[in-house]
Amino acid sequence: MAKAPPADKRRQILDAAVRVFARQGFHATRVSDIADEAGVAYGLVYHYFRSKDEVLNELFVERWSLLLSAIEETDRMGGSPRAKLAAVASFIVDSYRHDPELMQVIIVEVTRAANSFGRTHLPEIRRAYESIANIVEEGQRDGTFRDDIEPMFASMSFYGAIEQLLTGWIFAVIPASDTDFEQAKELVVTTICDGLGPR
Amino acid sequence: MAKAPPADKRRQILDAAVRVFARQGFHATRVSDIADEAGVAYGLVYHYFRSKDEVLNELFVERWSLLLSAIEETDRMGGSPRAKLAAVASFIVDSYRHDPELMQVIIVEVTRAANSFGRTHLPEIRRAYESIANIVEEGQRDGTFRDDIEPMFASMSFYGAIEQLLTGWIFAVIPASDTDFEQAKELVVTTICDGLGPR
DNA sequence: GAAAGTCGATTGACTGGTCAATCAGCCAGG
DNA sequence: CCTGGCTGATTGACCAGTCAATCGACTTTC
Repeated sequence: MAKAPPADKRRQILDAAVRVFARQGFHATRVSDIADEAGVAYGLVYHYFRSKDEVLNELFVERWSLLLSAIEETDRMGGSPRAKLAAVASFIVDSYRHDPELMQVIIVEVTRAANSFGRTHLPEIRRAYESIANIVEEGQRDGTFRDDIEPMFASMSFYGAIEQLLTGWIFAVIPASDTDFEQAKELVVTTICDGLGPR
Repeated sequence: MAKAPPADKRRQILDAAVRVFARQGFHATRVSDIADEAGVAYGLVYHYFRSKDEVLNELFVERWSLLLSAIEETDRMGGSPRAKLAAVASFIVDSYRHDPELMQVIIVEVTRAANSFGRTHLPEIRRAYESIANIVEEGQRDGTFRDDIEPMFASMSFYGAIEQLLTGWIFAVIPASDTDFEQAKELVVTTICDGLGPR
């Protein structure tokens, strides 16, 4: 008889953590909440992770590395700078659509947490900004973007606009239908690119 | 003789709280840190505020109401939608330039803290988005902005771009000279408005 | 082939330290 | 001498992380 599936408790704990962090926020969740949600004993969390922090770190690193690869892969694939930015926006929005709770946790608890995890993961976060800035720079070199703007500034604006839209969805401040997601992707690219176009 | 200045301990506590919150983050600061920084007894904090939360709330409400008035006043004053957006961007950036620590605290601990104070103050935060959306809508009515974009989406992108630039300064990811501040204001307005212009 | 041994996974009661909030009283100015 | 701004030691709750014990699957030994 086939061995029973090992019920991968580690994964179970990570998935439960996403749900609980999204619901209550990192600071407000007790380790026992994670264990309960995962249907697992308290101590097991510490068997797989050194600390509560490490659970969040793991979630962030897992997801962010995907984002980084996606951006860098997009850049390597070629195409117009504008198309590249569109691909990046699309990837981020779709990440949210696919797993809103995970993206919420990453944005709220890491990316925007300047005093805790944000500082810890600054290098990786920064790398995303820089990759986007690279795309902008390429557009400036080939003349599709005006070249009197610091690429890093443009990158931050672009990324910030996207993140704020996600935040709007998280807070339910703006509507979140499939059309809205698609419209949002387009809005961001249109505003940034046409705004960057030579006069 | 004039009455000795009452040394306004309440103000002293608020100002100290800004510094400490900015340095360590809200969660990591103990009430005793605030008292020490203010040069005041521990208990006095509780004489003026019901709780540690209320200190942060007070800081936020004080500043945010200024921002709201500024936006709404700008709107009332007239001028092109583009000029209005420029004024809003300018006000926010200058707020940061004038008191970076306070703006850092407000952004990091409230505006972007979806799980704690962000939820509490959602109505006020939302009101800012809506005021900006109003300006966009006006531009759509008078034909300076394309009208196929949800004003609320444009507003979120605009505000998000600005906030991300502030975050860049907070994290020291992007340079922060006077020229940089001015350039940033312009960048945001240019990208958003020209991107919103009719094709 | 069964008894003993091994080892990682799993359990959950417990502890140590941290801090927000309280409160009983102090003191200076009127 | 009385009032209210002011003091700071104390308390009580809370919770991350520890640890000793159990489990169960698999191996070794006789």
